[in-house]
Amino acid sequence: MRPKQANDGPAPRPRRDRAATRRRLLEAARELFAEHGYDHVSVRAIAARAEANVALVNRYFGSKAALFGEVLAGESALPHVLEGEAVELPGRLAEHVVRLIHHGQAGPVLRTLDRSVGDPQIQPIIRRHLERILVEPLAARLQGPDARLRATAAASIVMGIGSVRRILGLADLRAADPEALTAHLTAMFAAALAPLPEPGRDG
Amino acid sequence: MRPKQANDGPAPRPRRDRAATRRRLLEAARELFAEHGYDHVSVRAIAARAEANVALVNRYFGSKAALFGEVLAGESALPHVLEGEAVELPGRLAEHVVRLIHHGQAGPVLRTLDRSVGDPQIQPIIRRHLERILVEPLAARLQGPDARLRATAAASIVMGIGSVRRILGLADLRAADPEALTAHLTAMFAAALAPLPEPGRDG
Amino acid sequence: MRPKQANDGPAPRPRRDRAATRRRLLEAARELFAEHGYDHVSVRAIAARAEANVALVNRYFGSKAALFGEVLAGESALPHVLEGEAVELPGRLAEHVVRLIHHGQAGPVLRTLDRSVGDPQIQPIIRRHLERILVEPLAARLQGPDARLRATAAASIVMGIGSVRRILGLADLRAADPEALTAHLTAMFAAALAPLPEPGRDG
Amino acid sequence: MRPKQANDGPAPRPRRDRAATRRRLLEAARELFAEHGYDHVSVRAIAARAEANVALVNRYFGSKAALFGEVLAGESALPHVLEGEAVELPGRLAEHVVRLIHHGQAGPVLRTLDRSVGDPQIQPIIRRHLERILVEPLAARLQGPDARLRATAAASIVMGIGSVRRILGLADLRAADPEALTAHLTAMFAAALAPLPEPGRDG
DNA sequence: GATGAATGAGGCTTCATTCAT
DNA sequence: AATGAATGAAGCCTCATTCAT
Repeated sequence: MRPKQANDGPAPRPRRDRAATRRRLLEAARELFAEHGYDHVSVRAIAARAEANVALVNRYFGSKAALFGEVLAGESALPHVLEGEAVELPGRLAEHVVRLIHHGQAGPVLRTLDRSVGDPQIQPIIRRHLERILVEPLAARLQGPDARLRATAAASIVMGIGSVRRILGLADLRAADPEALTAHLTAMFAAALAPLPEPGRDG
Repeated sequence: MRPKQANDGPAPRPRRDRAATRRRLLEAARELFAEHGYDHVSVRAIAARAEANVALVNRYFGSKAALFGEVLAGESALPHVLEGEAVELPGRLAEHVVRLIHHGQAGPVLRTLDRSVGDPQIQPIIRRHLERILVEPLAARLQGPDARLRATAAASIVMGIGSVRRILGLADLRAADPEALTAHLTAMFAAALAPLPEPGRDG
Repeated sequence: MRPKQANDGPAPRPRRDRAATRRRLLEAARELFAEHGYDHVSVRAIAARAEANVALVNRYFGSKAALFGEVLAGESALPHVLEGEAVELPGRLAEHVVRLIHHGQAGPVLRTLDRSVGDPQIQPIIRRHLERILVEPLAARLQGPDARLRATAAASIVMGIGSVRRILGLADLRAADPEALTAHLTAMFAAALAPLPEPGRDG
Repeated sequence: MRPKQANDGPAPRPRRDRAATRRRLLEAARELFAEHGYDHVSVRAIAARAEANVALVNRYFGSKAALFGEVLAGESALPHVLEGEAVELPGRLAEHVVRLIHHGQAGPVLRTLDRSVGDPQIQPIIRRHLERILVEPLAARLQGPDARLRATAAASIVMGIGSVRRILGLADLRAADPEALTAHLTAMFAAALAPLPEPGRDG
């Protein structure tokens, strides 16, 4: 009956804890942005989910867009995937994608990018983070020329699969045999990351 | 004295021509959606560009979302690309993408998808059209099993490159030699469209 | 019981009349700005007084600030005062001020300037209008050099008396004999509008 | 690690010094009110400038408006000007104004009045202080009848010049020869402070 | 049938103040 | 006594849509 704060919630959270409130807001934003994209999430919704006052979003983060930036900055887009040898990258990218398809959702960052990718308001933020957490780490692990271009190609596959999966649903993707799908995607990523053929030879 | 619409403008278009007005609205919507995405285009902007009354959007199309659907239904996402032999598909897809990068923009449908892909309001519409104009035509040209899955993989690349290109800009992509890039993309599309390996053999 | 629109109001105004609604909004703004100053008037208050929807303020005028500008542009600050011979200007300015003190309020423009003079948000608007409706017309009627400076001096008296009268109330000013007060103010305005002494003679 | 307040800052001011904190708040308010006017200064800005806690504004002064009152009460509006013989008052007022125009800004009190003169929230406060620090001291130095009225007239010039100068800028005023301008303003103040003509003689 | 005025909801942000710590 | 987190209201503006003309 008391509209706020159930008595028996998990650990009746301490009021007046700036750090904790900030954390709750950030977490709420992470979830909502991942689910609905940047501009279909209102700051009121974020505050409500965090059980905090709306004004605190602005007090703590400055603006909705800055909060969005902090969400993106918070974690890696592809945790544990970009580490290791370049030769194993295609396989690990593929495994990551398949894991997402079969065992739950993409990480919040990837889903957020996915959902918000078309929004011109936050284009600079998206761009910065896409570079920093996807293209640059990938490129850093590639040998040879055109590293950035090849990293961009792989990033395109990641982003594209994310979008398409979300739009079309998981049915088709899940229907495939996981191992076969992994092999297929490995081939795609390998093609994306392969060195470009030398130009001008037979053009 | 007549504040609007001088009588003697160029080609004094007939007032009260339902079909023509409808067409102009559709064309205006096509252009604006392609440039700004679904929900950063207001119906007022559409009506203004079409020099038509705002309320006609609703009268003719029912709603903004329905108008969006009609825009998508209007034309192919990849004109002239999906025709021809399956074996040539990777090359033609790659050429199409490279052409877009080097000579102007994507077609309106693709740009519209690109811009609006994250918007939950129109998810069903996007889904329906993505199937109809991208996945199904592609799948129809593929031999063997998993046609839909392989088509989806190629569609993912198309969509992903669109998103990434718009976010990161064209600099990197344009820096590459066009023919080498075409070859690279051809390999990526070929990998996407290739038959899946038979599962369970060496897993 | 119908929350809006009493049955017996004066001339049950026609609904759906853009020009009339616009006029009502402008008039409401004129009154409220004159009474409370620019930023203590909310667009909601203006709309409420005009019995119109809030959004119409923005639709018709673009913004609150633009509406404010239109209010200022609407009428002269000193109607019928700035016309006539320069030699009579001090007297007419004084008579105008005394008239205001004894028979009602200043015109809305002057009161609006008065109230809003300290607001940095609309400084450019205030400046433009103060120039256009007060300083320039005055200067145009002055002979000799320093016309603008002398006009500014007279304008300062007008503005200053407005402010002080509003702050301190009318009691003191009304206690004085109107004719004596007029003569006094005439002398002040004459001093303000008089040519400056030639400089550098005995400096 | 300590995000705030390094231990070794310049003059590690004692925390918990009520009197000093109060003083700093007052000084910060003085400066900010003078520059931006009453209601474009937030209590947060005052507290930040004073490096004090926001809530102390309310604790020490009761409210923002009361703090504003205390600022006005703090010092004379026209220091060193209102002292001396009545016959010299016009000249000293003029010199003061010209000094302000040519060598820097008005004192904080005058600028504060200037900026905040239109704000109805603090009208009573403004009124009280305008009387106490401007009109009454002036009137006290005048001989003859109508002292208050004449003082009010002079105060109007001071206030009006302040407003106009801030709105229109200093260009025109500074273009004039300082001595000629002083003489001009002296004449204006003399007219304002002169005894009123006896009424009823030739009306 | 067509027009466009009007609507009501919702968007983000900022503020002075209160209250638990 | 002092802190600063939290509050609730209010600010302007934009939008898709409806309805009287």
